[in-house]
Amino acid sequence: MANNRRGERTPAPVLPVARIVVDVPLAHLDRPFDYLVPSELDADAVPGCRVRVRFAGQLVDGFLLERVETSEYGKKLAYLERVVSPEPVLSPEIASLARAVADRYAGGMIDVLRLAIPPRHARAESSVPDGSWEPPPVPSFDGWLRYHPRGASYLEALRAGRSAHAVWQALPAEDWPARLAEVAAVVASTGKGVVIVVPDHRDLARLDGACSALMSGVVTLSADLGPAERYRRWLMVRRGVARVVLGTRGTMFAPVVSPGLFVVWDDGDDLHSEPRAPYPNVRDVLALRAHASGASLLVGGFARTAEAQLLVDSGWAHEIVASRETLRSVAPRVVSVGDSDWQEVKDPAARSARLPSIAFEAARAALADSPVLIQVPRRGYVPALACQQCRQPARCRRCAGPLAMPDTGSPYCRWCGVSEAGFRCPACGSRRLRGQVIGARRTAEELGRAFPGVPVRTSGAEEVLASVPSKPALVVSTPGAEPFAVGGYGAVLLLDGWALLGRADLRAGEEALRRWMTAAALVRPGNGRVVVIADSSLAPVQALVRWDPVWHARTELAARTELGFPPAVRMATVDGSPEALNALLDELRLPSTGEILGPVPLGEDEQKERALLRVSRAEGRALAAVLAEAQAVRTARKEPDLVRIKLDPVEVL
DNA sequence: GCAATGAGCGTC
DNA sequence: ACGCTCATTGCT
Repeated sequence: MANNRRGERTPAPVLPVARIVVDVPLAHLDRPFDYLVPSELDADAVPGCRVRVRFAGQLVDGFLLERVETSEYGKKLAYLERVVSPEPVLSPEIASLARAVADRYAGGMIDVLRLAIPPRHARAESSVPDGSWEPPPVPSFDGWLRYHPRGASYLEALRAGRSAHAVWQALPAEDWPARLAEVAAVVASTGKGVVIVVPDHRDLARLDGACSALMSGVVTLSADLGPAERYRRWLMVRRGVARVVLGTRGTMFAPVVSPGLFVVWDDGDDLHSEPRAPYPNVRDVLALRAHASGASLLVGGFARTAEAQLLVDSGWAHEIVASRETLRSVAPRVVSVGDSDWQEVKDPAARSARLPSIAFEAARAALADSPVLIQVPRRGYVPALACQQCRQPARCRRCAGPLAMPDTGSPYCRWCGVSEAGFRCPACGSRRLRGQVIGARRTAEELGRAFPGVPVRTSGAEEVLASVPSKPALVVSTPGAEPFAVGGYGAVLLLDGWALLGRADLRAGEEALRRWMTAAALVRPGNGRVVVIADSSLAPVQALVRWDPVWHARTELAARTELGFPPAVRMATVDGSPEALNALLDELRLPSTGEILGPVPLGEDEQKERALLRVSRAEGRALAAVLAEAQAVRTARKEPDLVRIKLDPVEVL
């Protein structure tokens, strides 16, 4: 019996109450609301479906979390207005993941669901085949034998269906897409699903090629597909037609059926940080998913982040690295050229290219039969202050934040705002500071003049090349845009040392090494050469020369622990108008280890300020909880100027 | 003393 | 953006 003759609705006979998460962006409404399921919607109102409900008078979208027998609400419930589609887009796994991610980042569940579930495209729902999926055969994974002993044993564990967490540093010139395809196929052969997230489209294309060669049921997801195709592929994943899902950032939420393995490649790339609220990060979300679902996790890259090091140190993940012997047999010859070595440039051609002799000679030799990669700085890095004498970054005495130089007056701390008139370098005692000068960008034209007759290609912001052929050419690229070269580059010149290392960012050293290693890994195996223009006394330079990302990650994590930086502590930034910020900070009941730094003016915009909050790792959840609570109080009061909260922000100035 | 009106608030 | 509560107003 549906409606009676006056059009009144009657509740469904069983499980008449639907718990709905409504699509309103207000923090104090971040919880389920109970509605009655009218009997005519009984069949369609399944857990995970999209619905429309009347909420405070207006019709809003929502997701049906579950059907239950009774409500705790105590007052009269409204009816569901409509079931948009009976497609159960929100799986139980993603529903609880969205809750966990929201709690972790002091955001709302609906914000996470907006990132996790693509907009509906009605036609796609009927066009996706309901086909079944056949697990592939177990592939050969001999490529992992080089990572003795943990590589093969990790793959063996996965093949046996056991769950295992690992941090993997790929050898230089490693065919990492092939290695990831093998891991994926091993897990898929056990009947489980796989999610692999890479930073950008070029990585995705290479990985797709490698995976599709080994098995069927592979699908790629990326934001640029267009709404219909995007939803169609996503539904293939949700319905279990595709079980190996590859993609960029948003794929971290892919609702793969029966997940067995989550992989993030090059986890230090800032493309892995979602720029929309609540600003989740791929590595952290996949770690949450692996933890909650009992699936395996693989964090891979040429370099290693301090966060990945923490996973190893805490015992949560094993490390997969090659022995020094194996490394020696494949590592390129890396030399560094410091500032002081520039005087030696005598060759007029090298002088015109503004290259040190070693770099010039390495390029000239390689150009006989192969392309040469030249990594140059990207424009627009913010210079920070460093010691004039030893070039240690200049840090605030109170909170160890980075110092900056205003147009007039004394240097000041970008974190807590304290002015530092009497700087003295803790390392060498010097009192002099220098702004870290960004080296002039060497243009492709200058290099072309130094090597007449050699074609010059550029890859960067305007046009990113996917690959270059295996013949002599100068390939000038900004970091992250380096084209893949079939057969490898004969030489890789890293000219952006000071720009990368001088960034006003606590991750500058780690980021420089990551970018250098990612570029240097494109070198020809065996006799390829790498030249880095940076002072050999710096830790990232030493780590590159020795090809030792593990040593650097340990050093980096130890330094950050010493200074009280993430990931040794948990931080949050809170941005907003001075009034809003002060109101929020006043009411904030911080956990016991909590500190507030600032607020300081945010950039050029004098209207906004930023405060930095710092707690111990153990109190990270508590920090997120008090911030979410404070935000809820403000939205409940209908405060007009809201504040922006970011946990583990990428850009801690 | 009490209905009529309106602002404020929660939102099932 | 609806409908509820509660305070204020104005009339008997």
